[in-house]
Amino acid sequence: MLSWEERRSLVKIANLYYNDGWTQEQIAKKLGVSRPVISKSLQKAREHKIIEIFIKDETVHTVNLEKKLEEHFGLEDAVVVPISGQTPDVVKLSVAQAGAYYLSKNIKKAKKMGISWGTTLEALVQEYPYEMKKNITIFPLEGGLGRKKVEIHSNQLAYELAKRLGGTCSYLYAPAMAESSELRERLMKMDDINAVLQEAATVDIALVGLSNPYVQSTLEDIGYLNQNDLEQLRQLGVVGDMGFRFFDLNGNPVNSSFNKKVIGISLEQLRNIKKVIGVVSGAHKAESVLAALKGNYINVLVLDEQIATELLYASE
Amino acid sequence: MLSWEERRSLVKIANLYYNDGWTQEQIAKKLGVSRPVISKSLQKAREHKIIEIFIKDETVHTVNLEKKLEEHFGLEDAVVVPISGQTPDVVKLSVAQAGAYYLSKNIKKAKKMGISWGTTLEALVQEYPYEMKKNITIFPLEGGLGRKKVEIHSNQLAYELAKRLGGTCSYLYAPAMAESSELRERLMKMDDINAVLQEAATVDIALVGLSNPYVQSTLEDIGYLNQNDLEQLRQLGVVGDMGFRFFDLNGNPVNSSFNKKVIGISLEQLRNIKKVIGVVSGAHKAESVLAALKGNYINVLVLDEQIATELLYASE
DNA sequence: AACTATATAGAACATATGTAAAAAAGGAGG
DNA sequence: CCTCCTTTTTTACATATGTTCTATATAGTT
Repeated sequence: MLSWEERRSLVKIANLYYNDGWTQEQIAKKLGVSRPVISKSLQKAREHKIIEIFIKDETVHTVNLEKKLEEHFGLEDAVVVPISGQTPDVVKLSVAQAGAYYLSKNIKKAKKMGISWGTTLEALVQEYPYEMKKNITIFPLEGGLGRKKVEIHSNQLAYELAKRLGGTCSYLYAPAMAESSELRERLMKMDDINAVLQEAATVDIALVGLSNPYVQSTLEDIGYLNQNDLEQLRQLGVVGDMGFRFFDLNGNPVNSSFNKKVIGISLEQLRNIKKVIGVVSGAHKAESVLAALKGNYINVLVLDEQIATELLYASE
Repeated sequence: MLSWEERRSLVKIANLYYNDGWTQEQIAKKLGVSRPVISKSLQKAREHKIIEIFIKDETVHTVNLEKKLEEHFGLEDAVVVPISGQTPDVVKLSVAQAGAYYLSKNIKKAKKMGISWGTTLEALVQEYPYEMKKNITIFPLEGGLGRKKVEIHSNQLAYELAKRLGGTCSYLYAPAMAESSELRERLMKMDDINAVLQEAATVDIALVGLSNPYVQSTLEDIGYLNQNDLEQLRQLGVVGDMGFRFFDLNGNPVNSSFNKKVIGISLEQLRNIKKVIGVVSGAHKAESVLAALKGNYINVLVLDEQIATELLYASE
């Protein structure tokens, strides 16, 4: 316990230092002591909570969540977007914007970049500013998905993003899912396809979405998965996918019948990319994200407050 | 005004620096920028009051005053803020900070909280840190006061505080003072209004300001009381008010013509709330506070040294 | 597309702060 | 009154921070 005398002195020093902006040297001179005494007094005042430093901003909460996510899952970066009572659509847009911002700040040195597919990434690309950074090539990470909703296909997103960056893009002229494993094999032997996939596996940055195939899934929406398929996936223990590659609770690849038909990079390959940025919105995806994190596929996560909270809660 | 991204980044840096004790160098490395950027960010954060340094200035003198106030008026707690030669504005801010600090340390178990109106409470709310304590609801204790100075209205303060606590709030969609007692009756019969007032009367904690209607009164400033009104109040022996409820020297409610027009909780109801925290600054309010204490409306008092001294002197 | 104006980041320097070890001061026991 | 021990202060050094000036990037304009 400090004496009142000492307390008074600490308060005085703290005031001169923090409120009046004096240097420790000046304070020392005024009080006729050496500078280290002032330095130590200030430390003591902090220890005894005579000086308290508050960080006061609405973003404090989400920034704390970010830090916890980074520590807990060994992420390079996490960006948590506040939901503040907004509808899922608005939140999704905010997440996309935050993703676009993050990307634009971190794309500097990248020469090659890959992009997956989906509605979240589509929104991200649309939000991306035109900034004419030459010398970048964007690669699609999977093939196309038929004629519906072309604007969310990997190829299309690669093209749009390249346009905004002033760079170029490659196309993967193949379906994301071949009709048979045999057809896939044949397509994979084609140079145009093979070369692009090889390159896609060696990008500096990959931008991916994540999905939960069972809830509000775009794959189901566009007719790629029917109830039977879903039942099959469920039986195999699938909890999520990234670019048609399904994984289980622990993030291990699940060898479904789809797996042999998919034309796109594998989970293994994805894991080897230095910087994989996952962009996710919607609480129903929490379980899928958790599994992907366990599988170590993701280095950077851009997500909404709600998923962030659930991830941390689930992994207590 | 700073963008969301920038504020987020400043908060992140401030957190690492002030809470986690990282050096600027370490932070710079982590974020991939040069050290001066961090130095400048911290300066910016200080300028924008994202970082606030609070010096808890308690001396023998103020602690003694607190103890005496507690004993003499049977208070649960008293917090006396030293004036140390500061201007009234600075003192008011210190009182508001102390109030915010006290509240944040004592709000833990509260599920429902009420808040009155006024410039002191506004400052308190602005000083309150964002801390995301879910499961609390804030209720306004009175209606609104016209179009002027909306930021000090009970409704607005309830909203702002709820935002900082991560909780929810109710609104009282009614004027603080109806044009006639007849209109008041009709409004009071409306479910939306009635229900909120009912709830407001059962909060765990109420945060109130006190005023002296005759000196530097905000009520007069915003045109709610004119000279005639004041004369009338004087004749009735009014020495202060809390939330438009006027009381006399002994703290007894005064049945002025206003009383029947006010939409807000009554002094009786206020007295029944377990923990009523009064936050007051400015010597001219000493008499009003004394009366309120006599009326037993207040359990905790946060005030400046000067009022504290006068209260004790007056009640020797 | 080229230019200018404006902002921003980084390198290098200047200053301020933190800390270990030596010196001095204070205090207790002989 | 001295000696030894403890505590505090100071000196000198190591680090960390703030600042200026230059280089670079960005935005706006013709």
